[in-house]
Amino acid sequence: MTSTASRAGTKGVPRADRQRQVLAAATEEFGRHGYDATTVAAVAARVGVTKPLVHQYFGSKEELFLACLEPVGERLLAAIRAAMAAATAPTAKSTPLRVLHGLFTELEGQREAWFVLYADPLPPDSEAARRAAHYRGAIDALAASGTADLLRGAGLDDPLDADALMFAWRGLTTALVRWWIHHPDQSPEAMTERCARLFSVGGALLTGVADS
Amino acid sequence: MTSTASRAGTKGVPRADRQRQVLAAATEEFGRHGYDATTVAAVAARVGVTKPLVHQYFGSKEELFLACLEPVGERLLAAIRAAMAAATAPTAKSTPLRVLHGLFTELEGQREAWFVLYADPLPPDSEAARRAAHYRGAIDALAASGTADLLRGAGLDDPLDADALMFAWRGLTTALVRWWIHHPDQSPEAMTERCARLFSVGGALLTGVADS
DNA sequence: CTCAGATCTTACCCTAGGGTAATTTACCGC
DNA sequence: GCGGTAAATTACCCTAGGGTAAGATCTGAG
Repeated sequence: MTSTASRAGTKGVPRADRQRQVLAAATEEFGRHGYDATTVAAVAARVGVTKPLVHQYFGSKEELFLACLEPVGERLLAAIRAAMAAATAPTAKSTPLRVLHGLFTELEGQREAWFVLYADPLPPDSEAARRAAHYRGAIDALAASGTADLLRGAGLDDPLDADALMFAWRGLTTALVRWWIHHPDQSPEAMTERCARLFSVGGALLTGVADS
Repeated sequence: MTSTASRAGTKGVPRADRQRQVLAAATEEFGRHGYDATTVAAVAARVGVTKPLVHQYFGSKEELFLACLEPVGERLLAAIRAAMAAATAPTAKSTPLRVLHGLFTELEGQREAWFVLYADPLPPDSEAARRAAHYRGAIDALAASGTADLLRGAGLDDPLDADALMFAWRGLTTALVRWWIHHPDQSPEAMTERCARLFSVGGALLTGVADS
């Protein structure tokens, strides 16, 4: 920005700091554009640095992606677990809303991070693909436990129904996060409230007229 | 397949036929892997042909994509319009379910086509990006008219709510199509019935416990 | 002041993939 | 049989982008 093309040599930024900067930039780029469309040079440019430095600090593009994925996966997984574990607590909110609130809170400051988990297509048979599948699977498993309970309670026991409902829930969540990214001014709390409003209306829509 | 590497020269397949084959293959590839990750050579190989032929018949990769996008966009748009126009008819199904049924029916035989519309990221400032945005916008407008009505009926008039609900509906639809692709044996009718089941359960979930 | 080590860049290599030119083969009407 | 045309291929060019090697600049300790 300030200097168009700085000469070689150190800029006084310690390695750990630079790594944090690069990681943040890469997470945003991967989340926004996906794996393929993200270039290492673009990530580097974002923090005012050039490509080789990124490689020196993180290795290959895939390793850089993994370095982004790992913390994001852990944090989101933990947030969802916490929200679901609080099920019996004397909370006013339903489990789905608690989960969403947990996600919004955890994602605030780096909303694109959600899409790092779903940054398709990843190089096939790669460690990146395996780790991403791992985190997606773990999150899906949590969601599936919720949907399965729900369906059983309603007298449905088709496992395909449970699986489809899980897909639907994930799609809904993803869509809400995407909308949120388009509206940066919205706080996590405002989002949660909006979701509560929409749920009650949308639920009525779906329930009311679904029969036969 | 039969001949590992056929010599040059015609194979007796007329241009129009080959074009249909290539178009079908390309639609599937673009839908499955997205624009970037789809290679012209892979599309060509799928119909037992080589890259230059595809370029001769369709021009650039972007033009090939457009040739896929255009009919898909028109067909899906028409299907949704038809489903929404039938609103006042003496049908048992609700509008959302009718729309889904229309989509499933239209997509049967080429389910990945839905994702051609959302094959991000497209080359920026390209005709492809403009046309895709056009169809997405048209579909969103239809959805938005539905959600806006719905919210007004419920006493909510925040335009942001309507927009978010539209996002949610699109995400839901996309997720259901994705699940369907994972389960090729499911007929469009079976899908519609499944959605009806899930809607009544899911709706109850969302409505019941959303308050404050 | 000088040397050592950390930071950062320039210059380069290599492959994948979009795109084109020229050529080869098959078919069809005469 | 014999052009002429349509259908395909082989062989090539070119760029974008991942990745590396080597050198340049700064900073801090002694």
